[in-house]
Amino acid sequence: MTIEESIRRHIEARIASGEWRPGHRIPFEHELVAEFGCARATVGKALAALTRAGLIERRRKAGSFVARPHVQSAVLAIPDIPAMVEASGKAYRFELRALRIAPAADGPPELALLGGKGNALHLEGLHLADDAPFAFERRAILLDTVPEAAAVDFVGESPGSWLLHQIPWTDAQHRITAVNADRALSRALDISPGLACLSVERWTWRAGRGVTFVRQLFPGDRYDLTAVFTPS
Amino acid sequence: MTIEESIRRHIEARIASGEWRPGHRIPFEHELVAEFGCARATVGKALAALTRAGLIERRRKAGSFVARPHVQSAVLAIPDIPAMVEASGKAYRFELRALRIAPAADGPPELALLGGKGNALHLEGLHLADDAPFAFERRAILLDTVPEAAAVDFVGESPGSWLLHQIPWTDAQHRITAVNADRALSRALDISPGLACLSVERWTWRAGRGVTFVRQLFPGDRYDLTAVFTPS
DNA sequence: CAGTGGTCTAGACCACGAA
DNA sequence: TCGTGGTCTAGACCACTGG
Repeated sequence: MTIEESIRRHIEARIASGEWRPGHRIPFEHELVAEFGCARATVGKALAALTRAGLIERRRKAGSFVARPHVQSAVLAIPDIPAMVEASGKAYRFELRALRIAPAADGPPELALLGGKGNALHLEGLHLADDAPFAFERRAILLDTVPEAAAVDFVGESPGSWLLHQIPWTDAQHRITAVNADRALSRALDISPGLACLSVERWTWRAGRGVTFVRQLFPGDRYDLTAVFTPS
Repeated sequence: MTIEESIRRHIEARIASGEWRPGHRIPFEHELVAEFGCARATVGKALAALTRAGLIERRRKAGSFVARPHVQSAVLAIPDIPAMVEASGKAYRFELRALRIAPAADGPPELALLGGKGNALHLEGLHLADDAPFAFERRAILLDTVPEAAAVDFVGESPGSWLLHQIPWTDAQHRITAVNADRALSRALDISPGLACLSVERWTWRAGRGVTFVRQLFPGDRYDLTAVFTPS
């Protein structure tokens, strides 16, 4: 247990118990220095961590205050599909359904967000768990940014995994919605038409240049996303 | 631009450009100290931030390395519904549909995760935007933890907002799924039966004690969640 | 065993912003 | 104005762990 950690816990406990309500001014740094008998940098590190966690807000000259619980935000884990399938003890396989090279402008409108101008590799495929459909994926990879994708054989290998190992992304944006399975999707996933599916769309950039846009569709009854918020 | 920030950017740029691939050993702290002519604590702060962002991994005696891009994780914003409605310029209203006090054990099975034993306030209601249904919500509030909830008049006020201002939570867990609207839901939201809806479930604790479990259902075509990942 | 990162100290200067 | 937090320095000790 570091000193920093004990300072953090000390404050967290008072906030959690309700002893210090939102808006309450917590002790000044120099008071905590006196209370814990440590250097100011150590107190500062603890308070910085609490600030990052959203538990307190700090204002120069005024002090540090218990934050009013703001808009919920949480850390969402979006595992890649092969890892997810294998974690459940099943055999993963990717089945390529379609592949073509065409101008990015010919792709879905969502591609525009990536800002790509040249050609893109458009592909469709199915993620299988023990040979049963697990998710359907439609993806575009901008060949301006990832020219080597044109030469890759995606039969068997998930394009997401290949990209992940090839092009570390630096920015990503996700959009999560619910959609009814249309006829094509219900056939691909072997589910009844109209079944609610979770749609996860992801835009990926590296150093400001668009890399890929993908839309993955999961049967609503076979998949869910979980997110956890815990301070510090 | 602080020194810490310039060190971070220096390293981020090299990772983003692909110059330093995953697994590459970045300079030792003492080398960066020499390069930037600053104190070791400053370099340490920059590298700690990069570690938190998941861009590098650090091992004692071995050094710091560019992280292999791991399982995707993102920060998901889950705004509370009144704020969301008002942000879109519409008038918010909450319509209470049902309310009863009963043992927590009589509630949905998900309630068990909260670990509550005594009575709970069970309520159902509708979030309205300009008097049009926006989301349906079913909630249980553990009266052991929040006894004052029994006396509140939730007509007009969102119970989520009331709780947020009353009981700052310290831990929360979310589950996001897609479901088809059943008959009751389609009537409540005024949508066609079977329409795909986004279900957001949230468990909330304060200092280890369960506070509330809520399930909110949004028509899939009127709502989506977005999540953003950006390093540092 | 030797060198790394993890933590800490006891100072310092400064910008901001509440009073 | 002047106290606060934000940032930084130049040291120190230590636990861990790779070679």
